[in-house]
Amino acid sequence: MNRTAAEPAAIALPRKASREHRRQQLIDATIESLARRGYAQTTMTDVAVTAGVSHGLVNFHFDTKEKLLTETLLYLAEEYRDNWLAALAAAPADPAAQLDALIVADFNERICTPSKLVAWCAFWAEAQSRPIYQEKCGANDLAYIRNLEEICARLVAAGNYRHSPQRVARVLRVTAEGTWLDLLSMIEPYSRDEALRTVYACAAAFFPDHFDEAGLRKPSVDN
Amino acid sequence: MNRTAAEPAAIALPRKASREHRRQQLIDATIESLARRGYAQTTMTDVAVTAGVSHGLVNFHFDTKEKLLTETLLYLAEEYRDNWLAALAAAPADPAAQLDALIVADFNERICTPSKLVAWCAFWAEAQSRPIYQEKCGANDLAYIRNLEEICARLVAAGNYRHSPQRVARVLRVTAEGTWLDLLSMIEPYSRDEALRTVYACAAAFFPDHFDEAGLRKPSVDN
DNA sequence: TGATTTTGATTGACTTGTCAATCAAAACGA
DNA sequence: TCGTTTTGATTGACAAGTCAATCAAAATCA
Repeated sequence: MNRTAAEPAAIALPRKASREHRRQQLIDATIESLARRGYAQTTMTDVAVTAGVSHGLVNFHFDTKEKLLTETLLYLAEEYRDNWLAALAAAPADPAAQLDALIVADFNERICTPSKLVAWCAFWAEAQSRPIYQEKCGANDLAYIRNLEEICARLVAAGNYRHSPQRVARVLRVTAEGTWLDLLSMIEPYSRDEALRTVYACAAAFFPDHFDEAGLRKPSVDN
Repeated sequence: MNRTAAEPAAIALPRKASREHRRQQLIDATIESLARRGYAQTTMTDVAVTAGVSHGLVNFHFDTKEKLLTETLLYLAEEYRDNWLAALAAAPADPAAQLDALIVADFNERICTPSKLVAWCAFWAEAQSRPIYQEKCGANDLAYIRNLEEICARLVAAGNYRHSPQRVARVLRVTAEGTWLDLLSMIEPYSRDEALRTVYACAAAFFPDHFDEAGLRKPSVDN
């Protein structure tokens, strides 16, 4: 009622946090709320409280709940994409190293957090009934799939393996996705590191000269 | 699927059968609604309309929405469990045949329908915030995991493979789960048969003497 | 057998609560 | 000052759950 005198140690949310910053803050709150309360129970008020602002503000920045959720998925998809693109760019050009980079990228600590896994899963489930979600959901990142297939093809050729590159690519991809799901479903969750070793075991089964269960073999065979 | 909204002329079932039949009918409607509208948009009225009855009846049979959804998950979990148990029982005792049976069972046409996949995914996402769901969700069917590990251990021993049975079991399990997810996420979905071949490719990579991409090798090597 | 009572299934109007969205006013920065 | 950001009371829509009334099948009786 009175002039906002007593603000108890409000952890300085600068009022004029830049527009972008506030939007990001609300998106983060949405992810957290999706994880904590589930898709069905996530309300605008809930998101606002998590972000420490009033609910009216969420509508001010995102107009509708629908848009808030869509933007959140968009953010996750972009973050995921940026992550693997950067990993590929930073890795040596040989196919084994590139494959290794893609695998490691999936279990990056920024990407593979419990909250984000749950959020992804919520969107996957919802995607069936919402075309807007569908095209942004993981398995439809065509560029990713193409890259992975290309890398597998080069690795198959380089190592004289006899697999179908496309099928190997799909197995590796669904193994990583399945491991994500496993990480979030398990009552007693295992570490990201153990998850990574699971995918490496799969890579090692297909490309024994280039991978073992600990990851990329050090002495590269084909150079 | 049941049109005939106006004059159902339903074959009058005896009371007891009718009760069970109606409950099952409502559970089926719930799965369908979850798939068609998503978890968040699935209302009691929606389920009732799908089943062709009034919404009051849903409450009569299930008391609360919560209970309806829990019972639906329970039904899915039981159906899944019965399916792999039956498959194991019907298969020859040797480990390769048992593993083959488990793999095929996952892509059974009763289990692996688009609607049921979406429903599973919805429950996975929701499970994080609902302990009741969590314990019934796929990755926590301990009996299944134990069986799969045991079979892998026997197959590793029989074939003189050098893998860790537990890790192979996990890879096979998450590959199957990931393929499920892939089936429902893909804009251009592939067939159950192609899905099956994907998992076979994984099995073949680990157990090349016993599996190839088409499935279980006919002439058993170790007898 | 036919007439009756009892039980259980089903309906749809109603109550109650929740939530997205709106809006006027306040706070703030330039 | 003016424009932007933020608040919180309010609105209106909608969904879950309740309940009295209806109806049909089953049980009981004559």
